[in-house]
Amino acid sequence: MQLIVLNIDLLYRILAFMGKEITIYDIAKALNFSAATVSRALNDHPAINASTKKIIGEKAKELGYRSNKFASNLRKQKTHTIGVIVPRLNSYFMSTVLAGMEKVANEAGYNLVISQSLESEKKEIVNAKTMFNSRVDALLVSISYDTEGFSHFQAFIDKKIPIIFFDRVPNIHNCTNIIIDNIKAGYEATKHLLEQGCTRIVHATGNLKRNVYADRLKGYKQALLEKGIEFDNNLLIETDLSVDSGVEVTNKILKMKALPDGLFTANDSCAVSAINMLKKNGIRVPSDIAVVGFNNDPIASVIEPNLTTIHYPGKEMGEIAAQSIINHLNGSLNISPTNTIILRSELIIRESSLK
Amino acid sequence: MQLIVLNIDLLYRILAFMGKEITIYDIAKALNFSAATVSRALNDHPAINASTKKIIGEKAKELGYRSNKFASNLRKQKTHTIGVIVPRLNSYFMSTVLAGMEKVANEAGYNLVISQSLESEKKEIVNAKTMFNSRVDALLVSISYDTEGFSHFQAFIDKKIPIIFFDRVPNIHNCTNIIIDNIKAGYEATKHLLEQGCTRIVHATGNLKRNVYADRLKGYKQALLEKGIEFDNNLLIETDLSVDSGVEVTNKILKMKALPDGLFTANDSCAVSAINMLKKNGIRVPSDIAVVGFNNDPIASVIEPNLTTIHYPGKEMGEIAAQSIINHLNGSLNISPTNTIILRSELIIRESSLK
DNA sequence: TCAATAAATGTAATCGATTGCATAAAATTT
DNA sequence: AAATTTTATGCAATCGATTACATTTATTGA
Repeated sequence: MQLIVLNIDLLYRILAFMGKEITIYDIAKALNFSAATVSRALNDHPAINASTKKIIGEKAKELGYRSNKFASNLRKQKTHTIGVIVPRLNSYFMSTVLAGMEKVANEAGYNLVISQSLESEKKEIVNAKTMFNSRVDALLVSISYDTEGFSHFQAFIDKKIPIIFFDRVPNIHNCTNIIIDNIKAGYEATKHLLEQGCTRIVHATGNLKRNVYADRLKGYKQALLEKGIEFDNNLLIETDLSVDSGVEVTNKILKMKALPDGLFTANDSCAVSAINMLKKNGIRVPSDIAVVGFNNDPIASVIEPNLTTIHYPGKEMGEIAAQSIINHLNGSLNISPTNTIILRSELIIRESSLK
Repeated sequence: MQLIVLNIDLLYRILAFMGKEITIYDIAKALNFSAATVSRALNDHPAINASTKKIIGEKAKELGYRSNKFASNLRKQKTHTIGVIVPRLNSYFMSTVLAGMEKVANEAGYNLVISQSLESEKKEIVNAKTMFNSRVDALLVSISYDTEGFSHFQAFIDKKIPIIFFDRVPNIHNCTNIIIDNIKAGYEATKHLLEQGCTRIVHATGNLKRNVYADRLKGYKQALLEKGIEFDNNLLIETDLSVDSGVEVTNKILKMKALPDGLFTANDSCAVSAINMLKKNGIRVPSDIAVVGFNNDPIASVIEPNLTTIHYPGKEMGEIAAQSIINHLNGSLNISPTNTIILRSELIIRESSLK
């Protein structure tokens, strides 16, 4: 029988090369330490001698060790993962929010698991359940167009997993919301149109169950009231605010006995498509109809005339949402008592509304 | 001493209410089965009696059981998580790709962990390392503007963790790439401009280390060559293709001794901002300079004149990337022999190029 | 009726890191 | 030199699900 004499280091290197995962036990064995010491050393535990840490750290690198997050998570009951549920991730606004979140989370060593409800409550419920089972440490949510109930978030609340809702938020208590003041924004948009001399302002809105649209409508009504103009339900058009709905809005406007002189749309893509359709029908913007949008998408400054709109701080919203929930997880800031964080929005006046 | 007689079910419900996690052991104890049977029942193992499965399933629901993914992952060495690294997630194109990926992954029961390199190789390396340590089952990558080396992906290859690169792909072998035929697209865009009578076509491109830009340039040169026009390096402008760079491109064009009569830009946002600047400087599009962009962003059909561009199938690219890698993980389709998947792109002719 | 087979369930080891507690060794004090 | 404190390390249980293998029970066939 032939015996092979092998350096243990070399053996481990061969094993690593063969695809075997190196564990703390391998490092322990190679250096004649206990696994506990290796674990502590790699986590920079104060009880471990500095030189020991160095030796263990070097050996870990040499052997190509990588920590097994499952084992660690299983033991620590933490994932360092934040779940995000959004209606869809491919809108300018939402991708900007997500970019902000990812930046902050990444810097803090958190991973983001992102899922979309595609505007369906059913999918939102499934996604919430998946997030729950994946044991995300926290949840950031903007609710779907469809959502009626909120019981799918109850499990998180029961287990004290923090949730922050942003932009589209439910009207339940005990949750932290990050929003802009949609009433104020709607008010300012409408007031601006009124100041331009508009008296019959159409408002194209989304599902009024959602705070964002309901509040913008409130602001619209408030501005009218202040000016002594009675709210006319015929001037309210509820759509899904898609590009197609811009066409729909225009058709409705063209069918009105008296042409309105203003249009306030609850997002930019609908406003832009409406402007295009209006122009095609020989209606001049802003002189015939002044238009204000919402969101400050890049298209707003490309359409002619450039679109007056509400600047919506998406990146900041994402950053603040992520930072707040991470601070909460760290214990450096308890968000529970915080009910609502309101970010600054701003009316950006461009040509589309200047009569 | 007072004794309390308690139904075991009730006890478990109280524990669940108090925030204690229910495990398969709790279910096993409550029903007098072994944990193994419970585990098998919940996983629909064929050896378990149907009625047993039903009883266990009901009890699990009743007690509010949720599977612990860490324990399961630790044992199975699978995460059901796919890592995604992109340059930035807030561009129209990229958010569309991600939306497609998320949809497919979600339906197949996979989670997506998304991170952005923010166009920096350094961050890309860190993100790759994080993904590796998080033990993602697979990786989908579009590389950053900056990336020179590819050793940060070697660990995945060594461990046989599948990677698919999409859009911006490295020029290494043994990896599956999903791209469009950028040479052809660049060729068609340029040919179209030539057919409109252009003879001095400026090409605004990005970092030529990236396949997408290098290939579009190749196509551009090819079309010129075919028409017998010599390539003029002065007409090539390398920028970061941002909105700001549209201004830069315009300034360079204005400084040219002879005004060019065509502009082919490697993305739409740069093309749109260039058109705006050209117009501001009294240059008519398309009659003075015909313009073709790339990507078919929504702004392309809003700018006036509407922008001729290359339609880039982002959603499909995301869907195919996700589906391919999931099929590979399932074992239903081995992607290793597949070197490249090329998706159909298409020239969309609008007013900006029609002389 | 009894062996042979099939069906259903149980036993116990395993995945890898963490951590309360125990212990050994070294440094300090008395 | 003995007692005490400090520093560094080890032991062993734990987190919860999975699964190879063993065992029990039920069914079938001769």
